[in-house]
Amino acid sequence: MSETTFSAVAVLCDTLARTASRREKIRLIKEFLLRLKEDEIAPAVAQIIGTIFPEDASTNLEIGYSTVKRISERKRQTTLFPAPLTILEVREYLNEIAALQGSGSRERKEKLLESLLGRAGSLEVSYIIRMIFKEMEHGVSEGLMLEAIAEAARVEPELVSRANMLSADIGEVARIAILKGRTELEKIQLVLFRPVKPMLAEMAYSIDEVFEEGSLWAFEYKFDGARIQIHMRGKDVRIFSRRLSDVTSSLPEIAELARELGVEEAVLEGEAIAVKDGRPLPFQELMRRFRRVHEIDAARMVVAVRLYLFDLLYRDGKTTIDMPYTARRALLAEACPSLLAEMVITQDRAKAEVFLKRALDEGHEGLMAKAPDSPYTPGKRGKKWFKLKPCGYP
DNA sequence: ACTGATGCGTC
DNA sequence: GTCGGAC
DNA sequence: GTCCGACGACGCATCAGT
Repeated sequence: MSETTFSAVAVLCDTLARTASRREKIRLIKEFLLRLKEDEIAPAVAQIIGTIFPEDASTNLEIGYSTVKRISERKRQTTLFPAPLTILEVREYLNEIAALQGSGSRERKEKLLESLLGRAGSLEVSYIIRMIFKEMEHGVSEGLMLEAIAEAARVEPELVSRANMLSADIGEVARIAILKGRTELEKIQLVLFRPVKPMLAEMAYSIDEVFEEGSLWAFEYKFDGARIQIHMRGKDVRIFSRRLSDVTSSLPEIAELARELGVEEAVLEGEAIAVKDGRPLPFQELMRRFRRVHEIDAARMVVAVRLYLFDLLYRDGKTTIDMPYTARRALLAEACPSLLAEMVITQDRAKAEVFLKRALDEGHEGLMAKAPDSPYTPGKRGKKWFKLKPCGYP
C-alpha cells in the first residue's frame, strides 16, 4: 500500500465543505480514515480538523496573516518536485517550521512554508493555509471528528469522547481506536502531568434561571482570573493553563503553595487571580503575570497572585472525575483546606441571592453554580455548571 | 539597547 | 470570553 | 441542545531592523 497523498485530504475537505448533512460528513470521514496507513491516521485527523499539533504541545508555527500574504504576493515558484505531497510529508514540513527558533528563524519559517506551498496544487495550498489559521470552513471540528472516529473503530462515541478528554490528543485517540480497538481505548486514563481539558460552563443571568435546571446547587464565586490545573507528585509540581500550556515558571508562588500541601499525588483545579489588599484586581493585571517568562521576580512585587481551588481530578493513583462534585470537593478539602474557594450548597434561592450579592460586593464577577451530583466532564459544556453573571453589573 | 512588527493565548 | 446560525 | 464559525480587547514573547 502506497502512502496517501495530501491531495486526498484536500479533496476530502473540499467535499466536506460542500456537504451540509452531519451524517454524511461523518460517513465521508469514516471511509477516509479506514483507507489510511497506520502512521497516517493521527496526522490526517489533525490535518482535517486543522489542529496540526496536540493540544498540550507547546509547538507553534508562528506563521500568521502577514507572512502568508507576503508569500502569496511573491511570484509562485514552479513546482520542481514531480512527486505529490503526502500526508506525512506535510506533517514533517509543519513540524520543521514549528521547531525553528532563534535568529533568522522567521525568514527560514517563511522559506520553508513557501517551498511547501510550491509543491502543492491550488486546492492543497488552500487547505494548508486554512490549517495554519485553524479556519477549515468545512463544518467539521472536534465534535464530528470524534463521531467519525467512533464509527470507523466501531465503538461507542462516548468511549472515544472520553479518551479524547483525557488525552487531549485526538490524532492519537484515532490511531488507538482504529488500530487497537476498544480494549486499548479504555486504557486511556488521566495521567499525572498530562493535562486534561477543563470542564466548561453555560451562561446564566439570574438565580432563577439556574434553579429552573435543578433544585439543589453548589455555588462558588466566579473569579475574574485564569483557570489553572495543577499536577503534583510530592515536590514535583506543574501548572497548566486552560489551553493546556505549561505556565509553572510564571507562577512560582503558586507552585510553592502546592509543594507545601504535603500531598502525595494530586490534580487540582482552580483559578489564579491578581489581588491587592484582599480585593481582586482586573483581569488585565493578572495578564501581566500569567504567561510571563522574563523578570518574574520583579513582576511578583508589582502584582500579587492568589489561588482559589475548586476541584480535584486525581488523587494518589486514582482518577476522581467520575465521582460526584460533592465527593471530589470533600477530597479537595481534605487535601488542601487552606486554598479552598468558598462554596455554599443550597436549595434556597434567597441564600443564593445573598451569596451572589456578597461575591459582587467583594469585587468578583458573579457565581458559579454546579450540580452537586455531577461528574467532571473534561472539555464539555452542559447544564451541570453555570456561570452566573447578572446583567447590569460591571 | 531600543523599537516596531508579528504572533499567541487569556478572557 | 461573546454572539448568531445551522443542523 | 449541540456544534461550529466569526468576532473583540489586552498583554507578553520573539524576532527583525536599526
